[in-house]
Amino acid sequence: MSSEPVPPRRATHTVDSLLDAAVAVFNDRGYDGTSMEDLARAAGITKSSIYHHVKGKEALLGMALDTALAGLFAVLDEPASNEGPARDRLEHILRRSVEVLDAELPAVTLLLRVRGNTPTELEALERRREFDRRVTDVVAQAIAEGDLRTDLDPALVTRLVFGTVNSLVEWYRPGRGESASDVADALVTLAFDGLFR
Amino acid sequence: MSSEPVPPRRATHTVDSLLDAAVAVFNDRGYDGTSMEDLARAAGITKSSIYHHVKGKEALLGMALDTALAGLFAVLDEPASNEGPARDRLEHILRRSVEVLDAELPAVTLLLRVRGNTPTELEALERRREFDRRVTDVVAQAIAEGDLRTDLDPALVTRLVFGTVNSLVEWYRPGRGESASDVADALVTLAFDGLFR
DNA sequence: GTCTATAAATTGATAGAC
DNA sequence: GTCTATCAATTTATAGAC
Repeated sequence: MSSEPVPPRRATHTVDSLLDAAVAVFNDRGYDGTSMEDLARAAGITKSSIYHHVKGKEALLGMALDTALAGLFAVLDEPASNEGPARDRLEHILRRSVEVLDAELPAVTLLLRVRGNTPTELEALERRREFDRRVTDVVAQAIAEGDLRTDLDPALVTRLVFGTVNSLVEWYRPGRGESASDVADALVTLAFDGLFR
Repeated sequence: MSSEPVPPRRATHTVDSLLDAAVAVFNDRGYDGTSMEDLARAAGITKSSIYHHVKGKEALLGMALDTALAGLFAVLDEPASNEGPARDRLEHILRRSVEVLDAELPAVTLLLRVRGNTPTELEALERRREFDRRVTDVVAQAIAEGDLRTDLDPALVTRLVFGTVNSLVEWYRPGRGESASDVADALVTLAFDGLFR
């Protein structure tokens, strides 16, 4: 048997496990409201240990934003986002966006709260705008194909509908209350059919 | 004629004018991302001059959050929010909420981004929840009165619809693009009738 | 009502031992 | 991979002159 006493265990981390811990704190306190000391405490290690894994706080933010953006852009590259009636493509993009939000909630939440104070944030904001443009194109096509009401502006519709999707991060929690597909159903029903019965 | 040379003008402030400048910076850089030095620069005075007007940064935040919350709760106290069919009351609350958002955009934006790091923020979050509860009651009544589809949960509907309203702060700018009433029309149409024609 | 000067605490980051 | 020790810069806040 081992005669060594168990050393006073400190947490040990990989870049990924550290990132998970960091993103959770970022979302709890806000990115700017989080100090390296906050991150160290949450990770169970010291500040200097964090620098062994990453360059600094902004690098952690950048990795999380990349995860979120990659998930969202992957949706736009799926066949169902590019084939068939634009109305169906829009519904697909909506449902899959909710799924990405569900699967990558911490990263997506962070993405949606970015203010643009640093180069990392500015780049993320630009990629978000690109996502919006591509969705707006689909909405415009759906209107052109005669499947959506014509009295609404495509850009405005996109902003309102994705405003609804994005607002999910304020209250939706995986495994608590409604499932992601319940939420997606309600959202799609509301968007296409409205509240009237 | 005056023989006095024009003195090197520093900006002079009242609490209100300082608050306006501060809220603008808070929204640009985020509350936590804003230092007293940032506020001083934006106001055209020094840090220490700010302390002549207010206790500190958090006091400025508190005043702005009060403005936003007062505007929203005032809507709930209006006669049209309390008389007639719940469906009409809901539409009134929706339209007036957009108007409050338009009239007090900087303060409302700040309110919607609060994270809960300080007592001031926690109190604001609690008052927001109270607002949500009161709106949810109206939605539930509208469903009970048979004016809205019954296959959606009132709390979920409230979250989705007010998620849409709240998302306006991310892009709506008074005097640029659509007017507030254009936006309110589109939002109400979308919420009640959906995208289908 | 604003300023300069300064204090006290916090923050992001690095060096180097184990 | 984590630690202690340390630093330079920033940040909130106060004292007191004009």
